[in-house]
Amino acid sequence: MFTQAEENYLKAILKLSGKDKKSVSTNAIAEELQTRASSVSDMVKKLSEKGLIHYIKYQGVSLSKEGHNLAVHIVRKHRLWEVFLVDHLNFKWDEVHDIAEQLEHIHSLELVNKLDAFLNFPSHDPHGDPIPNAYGEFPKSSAIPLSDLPLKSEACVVGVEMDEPNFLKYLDKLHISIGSSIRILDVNEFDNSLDIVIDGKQGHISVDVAKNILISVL
Amino acid sequence: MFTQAEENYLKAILKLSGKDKKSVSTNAIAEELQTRASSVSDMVKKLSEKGLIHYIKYQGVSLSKEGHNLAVHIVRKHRLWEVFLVDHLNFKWDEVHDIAEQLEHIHSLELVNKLDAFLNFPSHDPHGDPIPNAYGEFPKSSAIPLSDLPLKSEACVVGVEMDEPNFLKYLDKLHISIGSSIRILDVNEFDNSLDIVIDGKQGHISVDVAKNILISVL
DNA sequence: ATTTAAATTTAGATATGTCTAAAAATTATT
DNA sequence: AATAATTTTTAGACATATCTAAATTTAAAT
Repeated sequence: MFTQAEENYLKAILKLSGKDKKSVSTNAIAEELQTRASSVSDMVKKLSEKGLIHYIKYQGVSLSKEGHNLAVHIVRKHRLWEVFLVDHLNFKWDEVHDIAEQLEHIHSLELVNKLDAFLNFPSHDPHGDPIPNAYGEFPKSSAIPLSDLPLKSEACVVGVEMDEPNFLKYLDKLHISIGSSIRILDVNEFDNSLDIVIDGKQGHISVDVAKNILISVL
Repeated sequence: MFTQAEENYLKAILKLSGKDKKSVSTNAIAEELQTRASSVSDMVKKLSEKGLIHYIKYQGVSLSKEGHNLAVHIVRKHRLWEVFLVDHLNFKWDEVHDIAEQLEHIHSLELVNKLDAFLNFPSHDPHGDPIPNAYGEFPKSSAIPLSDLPLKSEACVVGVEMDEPNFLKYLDKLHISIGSSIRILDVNEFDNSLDIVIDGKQGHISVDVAKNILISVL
């Protein structure tokens, strides 16, 4: 069994290593977990001794097979709980992150799988993030950031890249939610901001917002 | 915010102080939490400094108003989660204790109250234990141990005094569950064991079992 | 009322996870 | 290639929560 601290490190490393599973630096982990590089050094040594990560001094870390599986399992739990909180307890999508952050550390394989079944094996969480199945396999997706959508193409919002409540509440205000139809009318060269159409109504957003909205081209 | 260790101590003290809120000894807490008296001494000092308990050296402890409220809140969470696990995730009543033991430490008042509403404000958990409401009030009950039921009187099983899986599975085997109708045919003077009738069928149990079955006389 | 036994507390140690400050290694710059 | 800047690691400290062993207090027994 692993501690919450250990699990949080594994999750951070999984997130930072990205799809190409690149090696992650001590500083990046410290930034992600809002802690000090020296603390990361200590923990990374421990995780390495436990065989959860590959670690060569001064060269960054990457997840071992076991560490990867564990990290994916924690992500699975986090996202399943988010679905429960939004779909069954009527939380808003900007309210569930901190609670799921706690629930993801509950240890019981049976609980996770029964929860998964209760929720009807959802493929995505309330933010559009893919939920790995019991075998750790992610549903594949062709989602791209809205900022990469060609002008005039019709697309559908399928997720967000950021869970910060302020960002999510801003999207609510713009009436952008998962499932919204979206189209880029124009890109303003001055600040790269976008004139868009969401579900038929016109709007305007910054590139930073567009980068954090995931869409699927129709 | 309090640590899991602190919360576990408060819960243990609440349980041990009973209805008459009697003072609890260091040793009793150590026994309940499967730890050492010296560890209890340390923790009790800390809880006292935080104002959660009243503590005079060598004289045992009792919960303060705040400590009592907190302990009751943890019990509330524990029992609500047990209802969720049994009623919605199809766990058996002997499987939920350890998971609820973890879930009770999730911090979110909103979560507890939304869960309560989702479950339809249950008054008792799967073991028949009363669930305090959002104000910390327990539903009152007239339950007594089966061992106190007069001969021949008809009664209804409303709960158990023990959560140990082995005990609960034994009750399953005897087809004794909450809601069963029960009657004592005879008490055997030799070992105080009981000849009983459960839902019409005859059976035989020890006093120790009878002491841990709660019934309500019809 | 002593003595004995039991319960409780203190002292000192250990493990986890964090921190600051300093040292060491790596990377970037001139 | 040598120096500067950055990153990373180590050393030493601290807080939490636990332990063993010894000391102290209370309760029980003679």
